[in-house]
Amino acid sequence: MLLQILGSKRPVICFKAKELLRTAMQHYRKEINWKQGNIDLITANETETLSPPVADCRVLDPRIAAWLLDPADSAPCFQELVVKHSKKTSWLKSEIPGANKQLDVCTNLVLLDQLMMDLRANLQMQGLWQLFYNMELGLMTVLAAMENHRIHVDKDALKRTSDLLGTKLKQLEQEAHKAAGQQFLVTSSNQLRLVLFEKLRLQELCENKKLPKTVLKQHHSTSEVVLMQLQDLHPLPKIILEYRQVHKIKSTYVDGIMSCMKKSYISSTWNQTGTVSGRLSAKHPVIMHLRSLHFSGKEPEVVTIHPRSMFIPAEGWTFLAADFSQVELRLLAHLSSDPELLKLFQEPETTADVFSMLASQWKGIPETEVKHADREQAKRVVYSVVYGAGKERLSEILGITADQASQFVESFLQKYKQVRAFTQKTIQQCQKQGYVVSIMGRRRPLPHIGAQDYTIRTQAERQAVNFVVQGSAADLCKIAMIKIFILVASSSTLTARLIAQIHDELLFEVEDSQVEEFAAVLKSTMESLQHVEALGVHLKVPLKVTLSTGKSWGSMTELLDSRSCSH
DNA sequence: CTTACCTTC
DNA sequence: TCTAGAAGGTAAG
Repeated sequence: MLLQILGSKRPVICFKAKELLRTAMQHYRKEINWKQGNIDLITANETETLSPPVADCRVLDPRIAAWLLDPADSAPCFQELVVKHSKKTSWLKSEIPGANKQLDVCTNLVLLDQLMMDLRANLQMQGLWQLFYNMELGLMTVLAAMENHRIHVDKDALKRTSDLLGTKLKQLEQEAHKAAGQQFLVTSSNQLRLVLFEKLRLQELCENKKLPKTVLKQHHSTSEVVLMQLQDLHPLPKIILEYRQVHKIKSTYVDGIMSCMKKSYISSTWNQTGTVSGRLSAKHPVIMHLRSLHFSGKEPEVVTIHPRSMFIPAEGWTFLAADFSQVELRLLAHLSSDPELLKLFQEPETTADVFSMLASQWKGIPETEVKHADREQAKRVVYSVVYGAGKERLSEILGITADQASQFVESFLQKYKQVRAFTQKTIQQCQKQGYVVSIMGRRRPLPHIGAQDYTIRTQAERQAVNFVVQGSAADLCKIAMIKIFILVASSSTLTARLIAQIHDELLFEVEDSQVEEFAAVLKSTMESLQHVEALGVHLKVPLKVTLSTGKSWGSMTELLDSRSCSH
C-alpha cells in the first residue's frame, strides 16, 4: 500500500496492498513504522537501482491526488487528507478512541484504501485522472531516480570561494570600523544603530527625509532603504550595504551548499506538491537560484564568483543541458492565437532570439549590439506586461516615468491585440467555473475571482492568467522528463541520467561517448512535444530546444545542431 | 506581473 | 532572550 522504496525518501503507495506488503516483507529488511504526517509505512534499508520495470510502475499517492484537486494546500499530513477527502472520516473520529493517538497499522491501511478510492472517484469526476495517473505518477519515479543520483561538487573550489568571500568580509569589516572610527559588530543592527545615529548623528543631516523607525521601539531602522538614503552622507552605509550583500551570498550560496553536502556531493530533495502552478520545487540546496556574483577585489580588479562551476560531472561524463526557449511566450502565442506573436515563432526558422529582437527594437540598437542585460530586461518587460503589471511596477523595471510606462503597455497590447483578448477570456472563464485549466488539464481553483475587494479580485485575475501559461509550461517540462526517462530506461545503450530540473531547463549527466547521440534524441524528443497525441496537445507554434554542454555547470557552451553544422 | 526558497530584521 | 513572520533578495517565466 505504502512503501518507501529504493532508498528514496519519496513515499510510494499502491493499491495491491497485501501483495506488496508481503513482497516487501520478504524482500526487504524493513521496520514497519507509521509516522504521522510523513506517510511512510515501510522503510526499506536496502537500495536498488531503478530499472525499466520500476520505471513503469504506478503507485497511487493520495497526497498528489489531493494536490491536483487543489494545489493550494500543498503538503497535508495523512490525517488531514482523510478528514478532507475521505468519506470515512466519522470512522476515524468516532470509533477510534483518542484521535491524537497513533492508529494501528491495519486501521491506517483501511483508511488509506478508502481515502484513495474516494480521491480516485473525485479525480475521475473532475477529469484529472489522466493527469494524475500518466503525468504525476509517471513523474514520481523520475524524481525518485533524480533524488537518488548524486551531483558532484568541487569541494575545494567551494572552500576557496568561501575563504575568498570570508576575507572580503573581513576587509569590509575593517573599512567599516575605520569609517566609524571605532570597533563594532557589523552584523549587529543594534551596534550599527548606535554608530550611525548616536555617534555620527547622520539623521540630523537629512531631516527633510523621513527615516523609518522600527515598529516596536522608536529606534531608527538600519534596513536597506535607510542605508540607501544615508549613503551619500557618509562612507559607512555603503560599506555596510556591500557587507550585507556579500555576507548573504556567502551564507546562502556557498556555505549553504557546503552544509548540504555529504562527502563530495549534494542531492536536492524535490517537492512534487509544493507549488500552485504545477511546477516542481527543490530544497537543500535551491540549485535553482545559483547565479554569478561580481564584486570588487582588493585592487580595482573585479572578482567574479561562479557558484554553478562548482558542480561537476562524474569522471568520464559530461553535463548536457536542454532548455525550452521562450516556452511561456510560445505558449502564450498558442493560447492567444495572436497573429503577430505567432509570426514571431512560426515564420523565420527562428535564427533570431525573440527577446534580443524586441530589445533591439525598443532600444533602437542593432541586434548584434544587444547585450545580455538588454535581453534580460526585454524578457522581464514582456512577461511583466502579459501577466498584468501595472504602470508603477513597469516604470521601476524600465527606469521610466509611470506615464511613459502606461503608454508602453498600451502600445504593446495594441501590437499584440489578441493577448488582451486571451486574458479577458481566461478571466471570464474563471469567473464562470471558479477555476482555470492548463493545456494538459491541470487546474487551479481561484475562489477570490469574484471578490468585492478590488485588490483581491485583480490579484486572482492575474493569477488566473499566469497559471494558464505557467502551468502549461510546467506540464510540458514534466512530460519531457517522463519521455526522456522512459526513452533512456528502455534503451539498451543510453545511460544518461537526469540531474536537475530548473523549470524549463533539464540538466543531464551523459557519458562522454554518448553526448552527440543523446543530444540529438533529447532535442527531437523535447521538440516533438509540440504534438502530444495522447493528451490532445497540438501547439500552433514549434518548440525550440537549445542544448549546451560542459565539464562544469558554470561553463556550458551551446551545442549547435550537427545537421546545420554539416551544411 | 506570477511562481518558488532562503536570509535578515 | 527567543522566535515567528514579514520583508527583501534571489531564481525562473
